[in-house]
Amino acid sequence: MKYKAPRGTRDILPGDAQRWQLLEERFRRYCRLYGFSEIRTPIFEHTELFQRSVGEETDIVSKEMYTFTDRSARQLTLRPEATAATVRAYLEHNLKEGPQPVKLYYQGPMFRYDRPQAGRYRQFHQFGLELFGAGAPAADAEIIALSYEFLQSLSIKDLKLEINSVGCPLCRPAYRENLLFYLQPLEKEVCPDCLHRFAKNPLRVLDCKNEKCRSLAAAAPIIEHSLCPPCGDHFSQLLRALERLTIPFAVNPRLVRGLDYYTRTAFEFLCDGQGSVAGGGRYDFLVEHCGGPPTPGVGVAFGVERLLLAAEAEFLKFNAAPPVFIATAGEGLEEEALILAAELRAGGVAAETELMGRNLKGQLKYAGRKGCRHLVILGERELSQNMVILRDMVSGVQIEIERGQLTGRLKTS
RNA sequence: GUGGGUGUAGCUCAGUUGGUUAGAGCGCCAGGUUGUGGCCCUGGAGGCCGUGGGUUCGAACCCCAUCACUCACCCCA
Repeated sequence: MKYKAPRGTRDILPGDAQRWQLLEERFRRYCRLYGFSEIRTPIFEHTELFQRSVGEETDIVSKEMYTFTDRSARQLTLRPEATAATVRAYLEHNLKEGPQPVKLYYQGPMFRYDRPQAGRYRQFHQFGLELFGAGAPAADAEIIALSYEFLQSLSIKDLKLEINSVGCPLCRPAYRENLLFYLQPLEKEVCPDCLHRFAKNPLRVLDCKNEKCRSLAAAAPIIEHSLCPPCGDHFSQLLRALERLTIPFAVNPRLVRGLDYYTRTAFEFLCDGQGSVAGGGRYDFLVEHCGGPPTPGVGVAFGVERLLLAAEAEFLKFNAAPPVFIATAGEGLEEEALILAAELRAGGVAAETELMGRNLKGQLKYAGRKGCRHLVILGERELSQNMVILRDMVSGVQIEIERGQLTGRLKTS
């Protein structure tokens, strides 16, 4: 075989595509239920947009972007995530002039030059929500509630919600100092990765997987205790709202999200084996940072491939009704079959005809393999009396029926 | 980017201490007579054994490289 899909990409074949469609429909249903509207933004944007919004220092920007120069020397990048683009569109089209808050959802492919792994691809897909203009904890709660209900509906086993507050530009620096003060003396004891984190992002030391680091981190100061009063209030109000909505959660003081723009709320949905299937948080300075007016925001993104892995059982049952197969018994009836198929389709009944020139037996076999529930046989004998045979492929029972009544009959069965 | 595992027909896998024509099951196609599927029987197509080098009289089996998949890490959805 000569060509293969590029590393980290894959084809979604017909059998899987059905599951994707079902998942997408499910997501849209919940978005509608909460009053979110879809937005579709381009797959590539100016590189600078991601550098500014996601953050130069993040792994995504520093080593995972698919960046290219177009024929007019523009620096462009295949989107690694969609929040930046949504913010750009929000500003470009003045959505802030519409009714507030602005509640958007999106769905589509994202690109990151990562090493492929289970549920991780270079072209992967996300569903996401963004809510602009509302700074209240209720907005965070709504995003989390929608996410929770959507995920619940997929019967993902062992779904867990972890939540934390990462503070704001007022209180985070102080916490960072505290943390560094605690960590500095341990310089020689942590793993090499963590040593780098000291300089880059000390908060990351907290969720290192290394056993030694974990035990050291266990005694580290906790951010919740360092939050400024507004951040503290926001966090406790959100937790109270979740409790009243009976959404189970666990505060994880070590939860840190990788993108620079997060403020206050950070959360993640995890499940058995898959790890994180969705993550999100608040980004109260992102819009401003991108050149807009001060505008609070909160959002979430779901990893579609991971959802499909986690929800497998639920979607195995899905099976679209196959068309009615129109078989011919006798020579020169192909045209008649085409006409009958057209009649059925005009009446809203899915139908297909024989295209391989097989005999009746072969046609029956094909229809059976394809799972067709009904099969129509056009035979010379019956046709002369304007009749056709309708066969139930499950029971094997067949009847003769007047051709004109066929569409009506198939529509009701 | 780092480390480990794997790579034989469409799919799941066999393949003995390197030895000459590489196998099975499932799937696919065609038959088992004249207008009828799903079971059964028979036959057929389909592999330069991931790719490129090397060792050897000889390699699917050994060595090296490369690509891909996979698991863990980094990070993230």
